[in-house]
Amino acid sequence: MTRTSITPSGITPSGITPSDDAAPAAEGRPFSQILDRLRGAGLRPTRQRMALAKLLFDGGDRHLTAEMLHADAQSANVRVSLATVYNTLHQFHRAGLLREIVVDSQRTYFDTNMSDHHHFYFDETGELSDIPGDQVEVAALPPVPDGMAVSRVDVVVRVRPADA
Amino acid sequence: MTRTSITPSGITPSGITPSDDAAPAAEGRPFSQILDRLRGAGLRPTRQRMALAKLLFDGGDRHLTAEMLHADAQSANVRVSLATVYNTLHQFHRAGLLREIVVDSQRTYFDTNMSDHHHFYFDETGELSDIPGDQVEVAALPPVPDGMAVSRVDVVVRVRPADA
DNA sequence: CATCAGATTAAAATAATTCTAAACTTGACA
DNA sequence: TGTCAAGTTTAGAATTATTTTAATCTGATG
Ligand SMILES: [Mn+2]
Ligand SMILES: [Mn+2]
Ligand SMILES: [Zn+2]
Ligand SMILES: [Zn+2]
Repeated sequence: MTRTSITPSGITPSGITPSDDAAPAAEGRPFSQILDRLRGAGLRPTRQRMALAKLLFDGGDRHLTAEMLHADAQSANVRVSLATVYNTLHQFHRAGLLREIVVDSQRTYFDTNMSDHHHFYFDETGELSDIPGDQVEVAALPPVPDGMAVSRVDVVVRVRPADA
Repeated sequence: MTRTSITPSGITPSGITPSDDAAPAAEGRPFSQILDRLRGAGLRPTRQRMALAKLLFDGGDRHLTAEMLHADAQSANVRVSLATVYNTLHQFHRAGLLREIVVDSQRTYFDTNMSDHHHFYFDETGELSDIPGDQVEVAALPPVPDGMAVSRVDVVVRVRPADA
């Protein structure tokens, strides 16, 4: 067994953080940031991508499914088809703006928090909460199979209501 | 942050191990073991449950989906409907004979290895391989949210073909 | 402004899984 | 050993999340 301490989540985004500037995330933010993010990712800033990016990145760290984001959009009077929401989430993911989290074999969650971190998963409610990367230590790992490279180490702490 | 070292996989089976006796797993095994396992789990030993249990537990540790087990059954000339395979897998799971692993949000894997352990996941092929529990150390964990109890800690090491 | 590659979308298709309801089995027990 | 209720199996329909299709738009560029 090798004592290599492997960092969770191999690929890190290009140093971009959701709200990188002074003021705390407010409502009517300038579009320029989001615009730059999309451009930086090589994605055309279309009406729906801009709106979805705003919903995704303007309000701190979020864990959500396509359906959730779609509902969010409707509430915000943003007209986007569910297909576009799926497309956009996958594009953002490929572009390194979102993480995909596997905790439930029935739905796919996306995470706007791109920093190294892990998760608590509340089985009952289907909610996720972050565990900062420095609060978990995957100390030892066996040698990775030959010819393979670790793309990521995911730690999921499944919790449920404590009972008697 | 609490320094509680939490053991992965909370609930452990009743000390039963797949091949608990001397001889290495062979083909034409006595049914008695399987029969006892089902009885012990409070499940009626029906023809299909016996056959599926044999396929599942007679050949060492396995990670499989319902479709895979169904295919296995067909190959072995065991006639079982896919619905029964699903039912059986869930029943075995509830009875503590199988583990459910979440690594792919599109299919559900079941694991015949009930010991404390973690997994390598080969994204390309969808294959899983075990990492013995004592070869991973989840050293530190933040305090579990109030009123919650850890039901399990899953570590998934995602690997892919090493490239240039 | 014309052009067109790329984007959006309604609707159909797919895939994994669950449900339904009818037709069997199993395990008592007389 | 025959009977029967409870538990099981199954074909097929239904459900759900997601992807695909193909037609229609729209953003960028000259
Ligand atoms: Mn995906
Ligand atoms: Mn299940
Ligand atoms: Zn997260
Ligand atoms: Zn395993």
